[in-house]
Amino acid sequence: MNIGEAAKLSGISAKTIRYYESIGLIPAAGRTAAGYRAYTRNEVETLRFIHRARSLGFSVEDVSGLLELWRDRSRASADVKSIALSHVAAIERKIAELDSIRRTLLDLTNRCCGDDHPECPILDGLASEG
Amino acid sequence: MNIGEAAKLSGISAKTIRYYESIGLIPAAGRTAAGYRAYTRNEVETLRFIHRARSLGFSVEDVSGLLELWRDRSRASADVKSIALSHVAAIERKIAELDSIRRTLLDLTNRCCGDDHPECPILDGLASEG
DNA sequence: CCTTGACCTTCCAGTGACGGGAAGCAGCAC
DNA sequence: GTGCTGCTTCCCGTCACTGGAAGGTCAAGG
Repeated sequence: MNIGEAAKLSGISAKTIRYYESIGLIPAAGRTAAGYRAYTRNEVETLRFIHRARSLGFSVEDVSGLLELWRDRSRASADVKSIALSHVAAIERKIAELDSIRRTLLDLTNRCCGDDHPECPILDGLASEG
Repeated sequence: MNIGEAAKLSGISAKTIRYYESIGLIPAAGRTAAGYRAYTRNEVETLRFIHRARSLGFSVEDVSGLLELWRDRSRASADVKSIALSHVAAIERKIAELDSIRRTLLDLTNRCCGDDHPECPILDGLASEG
């Protein structure tokens, strides 16, 4: 099938599929006589795998490692779990950071009455704290 | 003072200060006879304001708006509060998204025993779900 | 056969918010 | 004068794409 259909079925845009090929995340697709890229069902499955991994926040480099493990029939599941758990840890750090920012901002906004007067504890806080 | 000291006092690197000047976030600094940028205490205060706003996750464009409000003695605090609250909402959306990803990953990792065998529910999940 | 429109190709440039590093002055201690 | 540090401009690289230009291909309709 053409790249457009592969894109539709995998959830990855045609542009991005070409990009993944260009950086070597996926091998170069076969071509028709006219030079169009041709995709098999197997290749679309790989693209779907990539799409799911990316939507779970794995970097393209992580995905590259996961793809290798996926294709390696003799991989140890511990290797996969280790990648996944360290990703979970990174996500948890990010959540904690965002939550801390959120609490600081809510503290500032709660102190700001938000009317048409110029006094604003939010700006004052940005100007003097930290 | 020179850009190096302004950087130290504000917490923004000299590189980034020049960048902020180049994109117009801050006005061009004065220059010494030799062409060195010269900063006043006031300008360093502005840089500190920017540093705090950026570390609370406001985009440079947001900061530009906040700076305008900060300098505008007749601003309404409601305008500031509105920017801050919409930023809080964006943060909360991001946290929810990360938490959903985190739960999905933990579900997958909990099902993976993580030993030296190849069976891996994480890879299977990436291959077939979603 | 010709046109239209959708689809495909490559290549170049831009995004946000900087950081690295080169090449070349400025300023100060010794 | 000789180091050393700090300043200047300039351009490239990051990450993961996205947009657009210029042009070739394919199937349907007239």
